[in-house]
Amino acid sequence: MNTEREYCPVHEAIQVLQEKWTMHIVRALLDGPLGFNELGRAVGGCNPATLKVRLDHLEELGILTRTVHSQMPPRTSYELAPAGVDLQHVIDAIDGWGRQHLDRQGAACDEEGEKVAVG
Amino acid sequence: MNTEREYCPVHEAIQVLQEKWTMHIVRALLDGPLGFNELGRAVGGCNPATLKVRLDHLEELGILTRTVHSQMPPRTSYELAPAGVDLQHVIDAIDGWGRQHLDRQGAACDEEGEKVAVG
DNA sequence: ATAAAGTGCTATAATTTGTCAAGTGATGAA
DNA sequence: TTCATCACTTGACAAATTATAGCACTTTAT
Repeated sequence: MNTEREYCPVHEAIQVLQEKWTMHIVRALLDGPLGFNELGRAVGGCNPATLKVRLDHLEELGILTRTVHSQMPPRTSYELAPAGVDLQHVIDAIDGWGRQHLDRQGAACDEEGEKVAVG
Repeated sequence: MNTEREYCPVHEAIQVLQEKWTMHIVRALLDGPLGFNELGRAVGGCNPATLKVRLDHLEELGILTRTVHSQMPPRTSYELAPAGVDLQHVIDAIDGWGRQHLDRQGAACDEEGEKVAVG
């Protein structure tokens, strides 16, 4: 569907970000590098199969980097590349919108250094 | 997956926006109200079944409004509600990021009145 | 009048995508 | 030894998205 009408960076960006889990992954990684399973838990329970696909795609796009620390006892970490760090603005915008239009209670999950008074 | 850990507006917002076509729909509507088929074409060819589901969901969330102008010769228009208009910031952020990190050629689709000097 | 194309949808089936559960080979803790 | 963890892979399955067709009607062209 819509292979490439004229090439539009905004459209492309949306295509990337609307993939399931992608924004959650970026948001989790904004806080610092994580391992595979760690990341899966951080995003709210993404299954390994999908997570692998997303991670590969995001790495391909230069949004994150995969670093293998040890091979035999597998130990890897995923970290945002500069292009990924820049997504902070996008997440911030979503954050702002969400708080304004979706907030029903005292929000209880801040991960980017923004403290929220809950109690 | 992750039914409701603690309720987080950011997480919720991401859940809404990452649904396929949602951001495209918002972006198209940011330019002004559109009809059903018109909108389907504007977002790049979403099929009516999915479009209907998205539109219903977005209406439920108060992001857009559906106005029926005439019933028998069907004529309807979808327009962003205030909560939807506020998503402009999110789209802008994505726009900025996309141009910075995804732009490979002179972009050919600006729909929000923001002219970009490419050369 | 007839045909073709457009309106906003809905129904059905097929494909794509995402999910779960389990397994792999290696290490560390008990 | 057995369980748990790590980073995945595999295969069966469910859910989401898709194409295609159609409805009841208007508009435009012929």
